[in-house]
Amino acid sequence: MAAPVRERVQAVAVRIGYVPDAVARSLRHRATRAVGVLISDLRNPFYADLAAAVEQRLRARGYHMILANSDGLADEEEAAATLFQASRVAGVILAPVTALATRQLVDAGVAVVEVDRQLAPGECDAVLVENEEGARMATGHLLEIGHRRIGLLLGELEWQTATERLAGYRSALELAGVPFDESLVPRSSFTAADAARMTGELLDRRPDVTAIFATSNVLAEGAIAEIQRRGRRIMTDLSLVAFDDVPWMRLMQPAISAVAQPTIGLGRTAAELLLDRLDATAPPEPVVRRLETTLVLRGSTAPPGR
Amino acid sequence: MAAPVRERVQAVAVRIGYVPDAVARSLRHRATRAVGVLISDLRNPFYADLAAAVEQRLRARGYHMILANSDGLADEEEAAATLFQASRVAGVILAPVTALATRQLVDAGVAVVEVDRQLAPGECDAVLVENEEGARMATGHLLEIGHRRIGLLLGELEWQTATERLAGYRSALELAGVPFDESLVPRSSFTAADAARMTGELLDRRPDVTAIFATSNVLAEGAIAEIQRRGRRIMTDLSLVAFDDVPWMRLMQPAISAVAQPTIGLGRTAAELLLDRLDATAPPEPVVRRLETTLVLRGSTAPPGR
DNA sequence: CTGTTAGCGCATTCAC
DNA sequence: GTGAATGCGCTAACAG
Repeated sequence: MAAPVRERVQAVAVRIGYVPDAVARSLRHRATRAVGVLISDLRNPFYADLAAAVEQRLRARGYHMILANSDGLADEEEAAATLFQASRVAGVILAPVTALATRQLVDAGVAVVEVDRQLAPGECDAVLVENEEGARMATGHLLEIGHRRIGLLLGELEWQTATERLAGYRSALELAGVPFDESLVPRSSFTAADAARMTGELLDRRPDVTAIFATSNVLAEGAIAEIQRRGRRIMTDLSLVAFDDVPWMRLMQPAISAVAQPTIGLGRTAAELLLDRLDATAPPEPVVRRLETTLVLRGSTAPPGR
Repeated sequence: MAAPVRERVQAVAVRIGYVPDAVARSLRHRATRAVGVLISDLRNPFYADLAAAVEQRLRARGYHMILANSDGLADEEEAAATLFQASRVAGVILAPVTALATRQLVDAGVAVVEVDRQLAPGECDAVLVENEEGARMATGHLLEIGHRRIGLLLGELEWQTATERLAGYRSALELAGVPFDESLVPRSSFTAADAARMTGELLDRRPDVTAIFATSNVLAEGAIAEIQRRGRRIMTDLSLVAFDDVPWMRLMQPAISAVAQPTIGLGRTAAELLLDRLDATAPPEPVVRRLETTLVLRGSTAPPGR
């Protein structure tokens, strides 16, 4: 249209504060610029960083994020999946607790990326971390410096992250010729409080453990609290490694050795995989990405016995 | 309608996977169940907890959350406000960086709650924390145990939280008859790295400081890193208090004394204020809530000089 | 190049 | 009680 007309119309639009109705536009286009993001717990820095990275990439490409917490509950996850489906989101990025939600969405024709855990392999894209390799590195390091009785703190055992990290632990033991001892692996837990209790039970049952491998930042938090409560000193009395490095671990004295996850990369990759699929830039078959971890050695791990 | 018919229809709906289109419904109703939430930085546990609390309350009342990060940037905030307005959200909860976004939304007739900071007083609801009182308690405690030269680490000086916390610091000094010394208050900063640098400059310029009050969890992180880097010991050499208690502060040895904010309450209250206003349960005039803080004394604060 | 029209999926209104 | 019509605000496809 003519430039002067265009300008006049624009001016009026601004003056009366006209903003096009995205709802009507979405109905017309049968597509929204919203992406559903479902995580377990926003208060856990791992998921917060993940969500922040996702949001940043979405925003950069003109999408926005509907964020929901599942609290690790299947019911909440189902509800969120239905919400996303009803909202006609362009796609969904989720840390699954069950395969059902993913399946429901995929069946409904919405693009899904599973992140951190994969529960519906072959049905959608997934972005994961090298859990087994990371756990092998951490355990291997402890073995190398002489530890033989290494306690393992695991989260929800049904979760892929837990089983893979357990596999890495076992694999490192096997490589070192150290037999696996079930009594060093307390029953699953989730919260820091649970982890503290588990750590206490472990130390009571097996006072001979010389090192602990906590397989999440939350579990590490609980373990540290309990170790301190008992007046035992990290590194001197007991070595500690964590899976999932978070900023405060660097501040502890001694600083906590940890397997750093590419958390930002996880979120960034998930968002890009999804947006590429929306652009039909992606291949038709599901793509799975495994991102590497890094072992960050700090002061919390030392040879046993003094 | 008749029960058997209803049942048959329901069954078919489930079988073919029919989910009502929320977009069409929203267009028809001229209202959505979405709430825009805009925070500064999801990676900061304070905002993550805030967002988690908001999301929980929204979900409980049948709303969902469009979450955006402003990164403390006015441009991003403007963009988010326009997105929210275009999306015809039921309301907006935001930690403002400028008054403009709030104003734009209020003018457009959308319900707004400012949280953590209030930049458009009288124009919308707000939920804040007793910043001045909290800072007075923290500073007062340091003064009581004998400190006289207390360094103050402040964030963005334009932000209300910073000015109020500064006011609390000054008020405590005044009550104790200690003159305010500008050289103890380095120029504003924001990130942990900035705080570390600021702390270094402060300790160089004023080697006689015996205590530091870091007015956010991020600033405390930077301060601790720098103090450790210099080989100085918290409590023994230098007392430290933080504003905004976060879980890792309890794990430090000595554990960090901090002014605990009711972060979850802040989010919960913001969501409830907003939803009440949508229900027209709220009074017509803006309501402002100030939530109390608590001083949690731990090991990082001790009398100066041994 | 401008103006008109039809329909996205739902819910409300009216007629039956 | 059930069924048909209308319009929410936009845009794509038309006709003028």
